[in-house]
Amino acid sequence: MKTASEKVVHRLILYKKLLKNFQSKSVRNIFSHNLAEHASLNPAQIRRDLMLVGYDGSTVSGYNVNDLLFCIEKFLYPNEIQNVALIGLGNLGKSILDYCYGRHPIIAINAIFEKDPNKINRIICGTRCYHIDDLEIIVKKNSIKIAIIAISSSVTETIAKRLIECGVKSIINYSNACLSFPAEIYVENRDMMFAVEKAAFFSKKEKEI
Amino acid sequence: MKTASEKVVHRLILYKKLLKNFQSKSVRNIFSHNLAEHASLNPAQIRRDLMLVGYDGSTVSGYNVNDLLFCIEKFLYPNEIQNVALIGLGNLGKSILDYCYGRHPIIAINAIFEKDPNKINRIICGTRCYHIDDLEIIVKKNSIKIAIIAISSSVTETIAKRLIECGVKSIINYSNACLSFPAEIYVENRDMMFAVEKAAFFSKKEKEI
DNA sequence: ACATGTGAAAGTTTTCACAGCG
DNA sequence: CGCTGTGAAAACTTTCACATGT
Repeated sequence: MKTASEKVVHRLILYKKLLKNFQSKSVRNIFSHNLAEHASLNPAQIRRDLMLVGYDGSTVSGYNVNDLLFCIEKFLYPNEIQNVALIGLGNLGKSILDYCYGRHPIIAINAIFEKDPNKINRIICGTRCYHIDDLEIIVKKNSIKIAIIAISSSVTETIAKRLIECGVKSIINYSNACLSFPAEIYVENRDMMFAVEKAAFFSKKEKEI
Repeated sequence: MKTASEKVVHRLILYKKLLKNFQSKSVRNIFSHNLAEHASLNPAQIRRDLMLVGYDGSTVSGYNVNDLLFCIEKFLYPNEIQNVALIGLGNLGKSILDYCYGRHPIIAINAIFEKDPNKINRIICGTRCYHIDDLEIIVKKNSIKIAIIAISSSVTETIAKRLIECGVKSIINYSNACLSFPAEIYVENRDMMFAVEKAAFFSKKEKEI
């Protein structure tokens, strides 16, 4: 099967988002240079990326927005519904829940885990909050393959191990901990300080001559 | 001056984090393969990255943790204190504030902007919350060059324009909006749905044969 | 004309592999 | 020895440029 690098997948998700915008503005057709402008990319790159999803544009009217969207989604989305576990319902957990709620037709947060007794068994954004001790049962029962870790770093490693133990294949880690795992697990470390430090580094950059 | 790509900068920040961990465990010296293991990278890459920061290890004892840290920090950090503006004090804004608080010796969130009157003039994590109308005054007064946008998408574009107008050079955008700006502005779009969609895509991936 | 799809070139990043050193 | 620093190769990514189609 065709492989796609993380970069290409990222851009395809971006095109999907841009196309949805165009769709909502009733734009019917679009050219690679239109997408390129909005994505700050080279048109050739967009054409090359789109080769992957198997939809051919027309040299006259470019790409049909609806059809292209359909093909990108078909390429990106898994066949069945993807359940996601959220670990931690602090400020960050709440904002993630809120942000993801109703955003995606196939992927949805399906279970929240906490240790705070006040939060357990409450339903927030349609999602039940379970005790962290029930992690294994619920993750297995719902065939959860994706987890978002939104807790502080001290227990992150243990939780991540438990998640993988019961079948999770991808982890998005917002905690401060650096997780390293077998290569077949997809780990995205999103320590928020990194973005700020990078921004600081590149804000020094003066204009080239 | 030596240029560093975003990728290299990202890894240097990672090394710094790992080195701080080693430092706190009183580890004195470290080899490239130790760092490589913790960062899930190739030792040669680490050695090459470290060439940039101008600190030479010893073939016998590898790198001195303190000295290397010092050199990486010198390379990464700006000369003066970097003030950061946070736009939006919802759940996400609060979690970012909390997360960054006291984390960094040089970079700190220095001003929060909101439109909710209940939040204005309160001080959270040592940081004052201002009315969004005072953006220009405060950003200029504090020479703020970095902004974190943690509000919903509808007003993001306008706010980003205003920020750039008054001197901001780097923007970290957590909203749903796709911002595109002149090349000299560093923009990091961190739509949280992207991470989840990527995770979903790559969790499909089966083990290679 | 003008836009697509794509072979080939250019550019970037990663890894190999080895000289050289304590 | 077993490490570092690094030239050179390999791998990957982006861009150019053009044949082709309407």
